[in-house]
Amino acid sequence: MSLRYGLLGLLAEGPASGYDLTRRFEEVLGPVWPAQHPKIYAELGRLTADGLIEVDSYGPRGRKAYRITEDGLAAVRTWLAEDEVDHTMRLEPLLRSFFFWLMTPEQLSDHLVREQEFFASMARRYQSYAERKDRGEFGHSPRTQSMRVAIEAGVRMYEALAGWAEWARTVPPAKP
Amino acid sequence: MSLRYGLLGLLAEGPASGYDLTRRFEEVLGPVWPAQHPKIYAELGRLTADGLIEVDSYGPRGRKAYRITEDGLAAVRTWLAEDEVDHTMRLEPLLRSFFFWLMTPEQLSDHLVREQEFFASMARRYQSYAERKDRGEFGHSPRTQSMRVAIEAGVRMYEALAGWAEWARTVPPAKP
DNA sequence: AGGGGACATGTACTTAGGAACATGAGGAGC
DNA sequence: GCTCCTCATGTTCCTAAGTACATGTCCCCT
Repeated sequence: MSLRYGLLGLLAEGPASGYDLTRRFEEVLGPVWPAQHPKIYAELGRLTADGLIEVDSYGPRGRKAYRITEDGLAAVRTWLAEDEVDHTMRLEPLLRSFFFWLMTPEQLSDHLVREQEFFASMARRYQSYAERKDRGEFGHSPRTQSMRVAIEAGVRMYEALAGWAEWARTVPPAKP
Repeated sequence: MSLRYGLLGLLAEGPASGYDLTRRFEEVLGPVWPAQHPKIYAELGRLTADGLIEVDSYGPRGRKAYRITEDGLAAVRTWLAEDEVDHTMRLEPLLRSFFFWLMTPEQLSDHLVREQEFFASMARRYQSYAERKDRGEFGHSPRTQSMRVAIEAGVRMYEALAGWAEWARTVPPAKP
């Protein structure tokens, strides 16, 4: 259901094609909600059938841009304001951490170094996005303001994970 | 695939039934990897067919406890050491944050207060687990040592999210 | 003795997600 | 004129996840 509202939310910014939405999903929403083009095209079909979006224009190469309808806008707003938030976070790195005791100290150490580097680099990436926004590169619309809030979450989450990986390296392996 | 290794990892601690594993998944691994009993029983069947686990004992009420085999143990270890980590985090609260600009200031404020409370309460829950572990309540086996590391991740993640929600409340709504 | 709750396993069905396959138009550079 | 890349949409198929249905046992409390 989240994909549906993700698409509606993006279309609330303005008309876009399935191709545009696919790219926006992989660039922007990818880390928190991956979606491949087959799912997106299928969902666009269902959204059209439900009257939440409609075709806005046809372009070259069979391009079809969609526009959100009044009903569609109302649907996202209801979702945001009334639907219960699903708080489950599906995070493989944390699932793995429950089983660290099955790794040799060397394997674990290597793993944690790599993880720390990955999380730190992600944190830096989001940090630089945040700085560009704060310098005004993306303008000051409400939409980009929300993007700034989302980016801040990315910075904080990845910094927390990087810090965790670093801390985990200092935990001595237990001797049973 | 993660469910498979999650089950193997839990069975590496000792024999357990499908029912035991279902409860452990919802109590311990639930927040990072939800799994319902139908998936678990089905996967246990597949793991048995693949020779990675075997029936350890039969108990009352049709209870069947499984034991991990040498092959199974080798399979988890290979996964941990060699399989690439999937870093995608599917997190609805962050997906929603991209669309905060579609909410009224009142709705957003309410939402962020509730989210902050939720994340803070989760952080406290994991914090108290951590303290119990540090007091020695769960012993000092390598297994519980890993649990301690996983719990620390929970504390840090939820604290980061609570801090984020609090910070987000201070971001003034943009006037376009 | 009876009832309720936790224990225990499974099937059936639906939806979500992801990989592979299939096709073709338009534009830039050689 | 040809080639290659990006744009662009879609189908097919398989696996993962989740909901609902179905069934029965053991134990504790009243």
